[in-house]
Amino acid sequence: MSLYENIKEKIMDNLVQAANTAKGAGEFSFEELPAFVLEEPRERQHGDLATNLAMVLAKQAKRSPRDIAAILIKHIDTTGTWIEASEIAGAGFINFRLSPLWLTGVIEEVLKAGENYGQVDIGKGQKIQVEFVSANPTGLLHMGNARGAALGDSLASLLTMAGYEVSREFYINDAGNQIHNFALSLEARYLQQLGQDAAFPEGGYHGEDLIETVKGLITKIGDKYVSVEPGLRREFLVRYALDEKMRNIRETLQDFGVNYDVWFNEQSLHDSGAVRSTMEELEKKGYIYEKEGAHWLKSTLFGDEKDEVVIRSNGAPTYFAADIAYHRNKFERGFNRVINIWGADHHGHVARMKGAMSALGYDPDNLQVILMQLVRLIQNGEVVKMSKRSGQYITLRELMDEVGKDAARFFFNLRDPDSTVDFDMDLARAQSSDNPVYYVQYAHARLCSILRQAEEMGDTTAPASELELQRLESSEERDLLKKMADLPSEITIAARLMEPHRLARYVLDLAGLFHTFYNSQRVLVEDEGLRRARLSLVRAVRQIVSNVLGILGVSAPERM
RNA sequence: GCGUUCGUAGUUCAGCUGGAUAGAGCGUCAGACUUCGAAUCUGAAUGUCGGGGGUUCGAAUCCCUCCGAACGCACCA
Repeated sequence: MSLYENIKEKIMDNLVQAANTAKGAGEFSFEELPAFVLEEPRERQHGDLATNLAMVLAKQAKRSPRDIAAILIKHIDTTGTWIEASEIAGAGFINFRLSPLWLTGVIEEVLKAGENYGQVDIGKGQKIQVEFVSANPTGLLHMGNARGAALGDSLASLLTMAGYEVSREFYINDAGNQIHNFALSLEARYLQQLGQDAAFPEGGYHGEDLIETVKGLITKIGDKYVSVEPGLRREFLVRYALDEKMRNIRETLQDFGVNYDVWFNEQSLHDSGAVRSTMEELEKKGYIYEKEGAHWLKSTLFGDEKDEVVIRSNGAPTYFAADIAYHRNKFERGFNRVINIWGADHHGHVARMKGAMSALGYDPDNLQVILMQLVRLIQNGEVVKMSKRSGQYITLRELMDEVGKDAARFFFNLRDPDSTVDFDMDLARAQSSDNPVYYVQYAHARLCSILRQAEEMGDTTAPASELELQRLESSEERDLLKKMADLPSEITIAARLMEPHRLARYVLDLAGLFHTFYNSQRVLVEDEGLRRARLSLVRAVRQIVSNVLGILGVSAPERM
């Protein structure tokens, strides 16, 4: 537990103690201590920490919050808490002012922990899987996938920082109807490129990339497959194209800073019989019935709006059936929690997937789905409908080429997944130098620059002493130190809420506080002790900026 | 029609389990480089938190209702 978290916990404990003491002394009574908070007030004048304990006790104690506050203050043991002053304010808040001396400990804490600063252990080594992107291998990655990739990867890093054992996974939909469609589209393109008369299938994939794939293939094998039996021809084309598409997807994601632990094939679930055995399991439990020749899952028993088909009347399993088998497989692999990142257009799928897990005897709460609102593409001030089938979309590759990996990842992680993002490529291109990511990266480069110059001046890297660190007493320095002390709590909250965007906000704030400090105080001053103290501060800030950018998958440049 | 998510400054967006006077970036206006990086900083202006009702000592946050938007409601995935 971090220094700051320790202090807060100690004060919380002492507050509980104080309430119990008062109760014992008969000064007021309560059955059970209600939940209360100890937090940093927004207004600086309200001190460093404030609690609402007196207010939440008021009802049970049948006394006014301010009276209760006065009694509590009387009983609070402040030893070891750094509390310097306590006062009653407003409706009955108790505000604490801490001695600023505790802050200097933060620097030592950061420098000691290094790249591990910010690590907390709410995960306690639990195994979590984060499945994200899982784009259909029938085309290139687009903006929506980019958002999913930025969110999923950063969430995985965040959870790792919070003490979970995390596995990143990509589910490859390489089976089913869409693959059949894909095959027909490829076949048509192949024949067309060779001058044959071939009709493009209804609902086929119109993307230009498909034509490129076929052209590439033709330079290798020519018209060899024109005269081959269609079934074999399609199988060959699909295998070739899927292989190429998946290689492209892997490389693109890797360039976007995303590295998966597992690439999972849907086809393997069919091959291994997992889909069939899962359906049999559900049938044995009585959750499957037949109607109009198809097999249905009674998902309404688990809160779904309607029952769902799992086996079509033609005997083929639906995508849903395979997905149930897939999620069962995840739990069988021993994950305590499984997180999926889905586009908001899949929200109808959530209830039935959780329902299916309940039916199989798993706790549906261990399957958590983060729904990400869609990314809308704006062109010439109008919304452009993106779709793989229409072939009209901006690819992740184009996005990286135009605005860069760092700007793109920061852009997406600055937003709550629940908010719809309008993305205007022209605007993004024009404003890319205004992207907030550069504000943070600039802070990092500036921090590095100071350290470089200190080194050139022959400044030793000797750490500042406790006494020297206590000379960091300007309000700019203290604000900065407090923010630095806050990182472990931020990680805890962000991990609990599964919201990496909180860290993007955090590091923006931190960078801002640093820039303010930089403009008001000089680091490389004559006074050796003070210089050592400020250099230690600079080193610590640099470490934190680097750590947080790391979680967000954004690089921390030493110069720019 | 039913369901999910959303509606906060001119604009793009933050705002954990309800807390005190709702915050940033961009834009606008006024300032700061012979000194560690001006991709920076300082200051100013800007709001019926979509409307209405309710719960509460206290609501942008929870509940109801209305309005508006996006997305779902296939033997597609």
